[in-house]
Amino acid sequence: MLKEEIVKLITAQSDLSSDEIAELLEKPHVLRPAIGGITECGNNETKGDYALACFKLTQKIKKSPQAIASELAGQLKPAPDSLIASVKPAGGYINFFANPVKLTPLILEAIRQKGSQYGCSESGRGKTIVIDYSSPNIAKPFGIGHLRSTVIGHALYNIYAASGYKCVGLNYLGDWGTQFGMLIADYKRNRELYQQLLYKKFQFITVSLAERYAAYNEETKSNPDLLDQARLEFQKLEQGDPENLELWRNFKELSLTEFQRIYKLLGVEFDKYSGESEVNRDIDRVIGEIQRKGLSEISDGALVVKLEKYGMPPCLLRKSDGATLYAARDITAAVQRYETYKFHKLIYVVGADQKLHFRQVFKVLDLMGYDWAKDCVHVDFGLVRLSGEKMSTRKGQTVLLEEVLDKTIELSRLAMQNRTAELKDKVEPSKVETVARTVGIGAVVFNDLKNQRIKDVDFNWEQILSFDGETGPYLQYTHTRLASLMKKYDSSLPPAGPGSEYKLPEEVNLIKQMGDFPEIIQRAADKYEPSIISNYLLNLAGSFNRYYRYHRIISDDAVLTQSRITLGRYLQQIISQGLNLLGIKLPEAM
RNA sequence: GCCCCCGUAGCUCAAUUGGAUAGAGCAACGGAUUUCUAAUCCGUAGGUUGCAGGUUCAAAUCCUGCCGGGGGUACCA
Repeated sequence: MLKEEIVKLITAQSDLSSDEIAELLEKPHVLRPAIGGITECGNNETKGDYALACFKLTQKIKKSPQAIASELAGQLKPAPDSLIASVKPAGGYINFFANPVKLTPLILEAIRQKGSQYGCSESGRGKTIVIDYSSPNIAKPFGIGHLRSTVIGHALYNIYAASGYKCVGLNYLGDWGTQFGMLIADYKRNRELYQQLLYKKFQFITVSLAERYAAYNEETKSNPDLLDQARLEFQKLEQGDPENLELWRNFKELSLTEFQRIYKLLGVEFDKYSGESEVNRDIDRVIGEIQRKGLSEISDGALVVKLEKYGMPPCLLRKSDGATLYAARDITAAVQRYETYKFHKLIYVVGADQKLHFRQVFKVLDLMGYDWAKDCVHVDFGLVRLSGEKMSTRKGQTVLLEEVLDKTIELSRLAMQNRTAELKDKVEPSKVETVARTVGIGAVVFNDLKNQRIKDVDFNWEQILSFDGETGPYLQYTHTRLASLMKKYDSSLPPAGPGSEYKLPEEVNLIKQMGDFPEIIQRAADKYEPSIISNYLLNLAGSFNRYYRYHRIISDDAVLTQSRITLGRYLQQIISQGLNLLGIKLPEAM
């Protein structure tokens, strides 16, 4: 709102031509002063809430940027009741200072009015966004690597929903392909072993399956025949061989139950489970369409779409033995999804190692003449590495998610037990277990959402087991302190109206930060980047914790107490909303 | 070989997308609790933004070339 008023002021009062204004405002550089905690603002006092760089204008007006800034600043005289308190030149910049007495009530009123909808928008109304996330491979364990797709996708789902989109969360299971050929071939030479694994309710069933898969895969190196056998079995599966189909169903069902247990733990849900096997009914139709449109050819016995013109290797649809490849399945799935949802966007939350694959798939869709191909987005993320090496289920090298969760949950339980007697009774004994889970899981989820998606992460036990500083528990703790304040406050007093004054710079700064929330959600949505919200929350919580250390919220001064309680209540709400968007739950106390 | 990412404090990352003196957390060291939750807060130290050029009023950010790390590159997903 301050921004709009600045633009208005410049338009109305400067003697610049409309061109020149356009030039100036083309990209208004927004600078937020970093008012650091309790210390005096120091150097930052010279920086405004918004600043405008005048350098571009030197090409149109033959003057130094300093001269332009100071002349322009001289022309701008905000009205006494304006949100803008003052306009000051500084070097080649013009700084705009907000009038806190005007601005803060406006922000607080907006939060009050919108309540738990604060920051949400209607920009996506009537549009559907389909998000394909998590999408684990059946018969592979749910590793720490799979968590990224799951939590990033889940967060994006929430973020788009908050922007008014209708979201469809799709868990597209990797339940088809040569890996099943391997398992089936392995099963057939090793039946007794599998009887034990599959029918004795073994706890980590997919781990056992994964071990067999890795072992088989390893053996193919010394014995290439095994690879052929696996291909043969998969081919039979595609042709509907009853025994193979039955085996496949068993493998699938067993791992699915296990995945669902994990999703429940994480609080992640999907609107629809589908799988590669489900595209089978349309795959011949779509491959036929590609052929009819003259896009494909036979090369070395395989059916491919050549893409050299676009600087890519060929996209393989069918192996020389006739079995389909996953590019064909992904293309078919995209077609099905468009037919079903007429999506505004189709988002794939899949690791960066599949970049080329999606470029190929999207290009083929484009060549098929589908203009919605441009609405398909691969939201990629960096790989999780284990002591420098890529995790690979093919090599049987992963860290299991449940193993990580067990440790973080245990750690948060310990943190509660190790506290002073006085703090200990903050959490009722009967709730310790629930709180430990919420905090432990929150730590793991936040750890995966705090950095830009694209960064590779080296899995690090020390880091994930730290609950200090920029972590999920830090945010949960900040929220807990606020909640505790609200509980303590005798709410028989009416909440303070937005008219009350906030005199401390820390308070004004906090309110300004709260005012940024809607824009933050917007940016996170535009860039498919949950970490924008994570970083925002960390800054917001940091500002509060610094403030809270030095200022009492509840005091004898009733008016002051009301104002600060109001501030705290809204802050609590925003932190809660933010964590909600990230898919992180809040403990009642901790 | 070719293509695509990444390189910022000892470690993990920010930097409002080309703007003012590059900021946080962790780890280290020192401090704060008769006071609303110390899973908190304050302070100290830590930088030639991988290297070299270029573009311009201005570069961590853009362009070129190196160096280092990672990923992908025809019948795995």
